[in-house]
Amino acid sequence: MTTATRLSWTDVRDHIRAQILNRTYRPGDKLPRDEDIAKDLGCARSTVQRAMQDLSDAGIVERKRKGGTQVRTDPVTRTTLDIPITRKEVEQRGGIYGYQLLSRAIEDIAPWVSANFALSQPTKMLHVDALHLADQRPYILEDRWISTETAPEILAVDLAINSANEWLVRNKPYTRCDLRFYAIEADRKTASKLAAPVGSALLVIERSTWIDERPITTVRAVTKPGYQLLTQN
Amino acid sequence: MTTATRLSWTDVRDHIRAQILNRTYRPGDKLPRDEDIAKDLGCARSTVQRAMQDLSDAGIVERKRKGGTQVRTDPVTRTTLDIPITRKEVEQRGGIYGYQLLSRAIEDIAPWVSANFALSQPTKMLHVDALHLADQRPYILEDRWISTETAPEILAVDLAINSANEWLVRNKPYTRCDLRFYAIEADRKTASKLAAPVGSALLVIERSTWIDERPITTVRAVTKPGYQLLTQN
DNA sequence: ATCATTAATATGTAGATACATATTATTGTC
DNA sequence: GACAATAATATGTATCTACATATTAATGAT
Repeated sequence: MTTATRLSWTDVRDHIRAQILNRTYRPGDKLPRDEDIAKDLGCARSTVQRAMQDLSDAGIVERKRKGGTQVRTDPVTRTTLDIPITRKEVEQRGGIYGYQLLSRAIEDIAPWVSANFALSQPTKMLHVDALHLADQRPYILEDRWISTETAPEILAVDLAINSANEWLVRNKPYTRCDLRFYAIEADRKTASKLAAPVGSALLVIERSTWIDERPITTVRAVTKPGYQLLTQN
Repeated sequence: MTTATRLSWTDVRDHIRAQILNRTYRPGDKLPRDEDIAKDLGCARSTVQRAMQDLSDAGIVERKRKGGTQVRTDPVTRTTLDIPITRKEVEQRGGIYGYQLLSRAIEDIAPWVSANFALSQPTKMLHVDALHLADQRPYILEDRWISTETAPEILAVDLAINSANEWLVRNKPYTRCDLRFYAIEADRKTASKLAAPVGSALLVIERSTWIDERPITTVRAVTKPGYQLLTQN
């Protein structure tokens, strides 16, 4: 009657999750201590700990020292989102990637940039406007600002050939990244750059990165009409 | 000269990440084996393993048995997204939450529903149209379909009082969740329900959940104009 | 009763050891 | 040389032990 192999932490996790699914434990309920669960299932406490850690990361349970483990009362939908380099994204969909530099200048930062970086002082940054193409057609329009203080090397890069997107992601790993999604109506300028009708609804992905509290770059990526962002799973 | 406390796995992770940041190890480079790193830093292999696991989860390195650990050549922007219950979201912003059931009927599923669930057969599901309000004003319009096979209990719930959103999240934990984000132009019907101008750009959050390959619900949440979705961090 | 101090307790973390597993490298056979 | 069998190896997992840490509960002084 004993199981052939011993329990893995994923088995334990699935077992506990199943108990939550089948309402043995309901939102708000307190789970037994790790040690008791371990004894029940016949495994080590560290195995239960590993399982619980995963459930906690997934937002299914909440753990507190001394307080024990509790099924979350207000479960959230928690997912992982991967945003690849645009070139990779296009290629993965079987398209031919293209890139076009539209403008490049050192300018006083726009209000949305200082808002994203929480900067109070007016500052100059490298402002890059570029277009990513899929199969010769506009795919993503990026309005990017790069801190020349944090990433001075970018000034030596020929952005007509290498996209800032790619260079930064390869050469400037970040320690913090904020994302923001929303929809805009294409104004005349944006519409013409993206070859989209004026007024069409466009998904915007705004991303800001820091390295230890020092801003690296912030980008407003305006996607072509019909663009969808998916989680994988 | 020795450190007062011993190294924690987060220290190890930060140390290795710092080496990647300062280009000691570049994208594509192979890192030493866990054991050597452990010896170097003066900690146990399990500590290095824990750190590496985290870096691997974060998409910074790639690990392969026998193959060793490698800095990812094509780093992705990977973040965690939390989507709370709408009521919680409104309340957290200091607003007063309201809810309105617009319609409720058992109907043949719409094409986008069968697409989301990858169903080939025409099926009937519970179709619920509802409006979430913040401070008396339209906030999110949800067009939801619920499988009465997987969640028959929903038929007994008075959806005029309790939102399906809330009931499901509390009573039907899922094992799989797919998300999809895109922008739409408000058509006349949508615009009037959301009290938004016709043609305004709206962010749509589409979410489908399963319990072990059996569809639970899919929802098209159309947000009010100006809505933004953020990652926390 | 109030508040600070102390003890108890459940989770968190580190270390050591042993074995599992996947993948690469090597060896051997034809 | 081609291909299968085998060995070597780096990560993955499980267990036990010991101690750290945060938080609650109990205790004691005022």
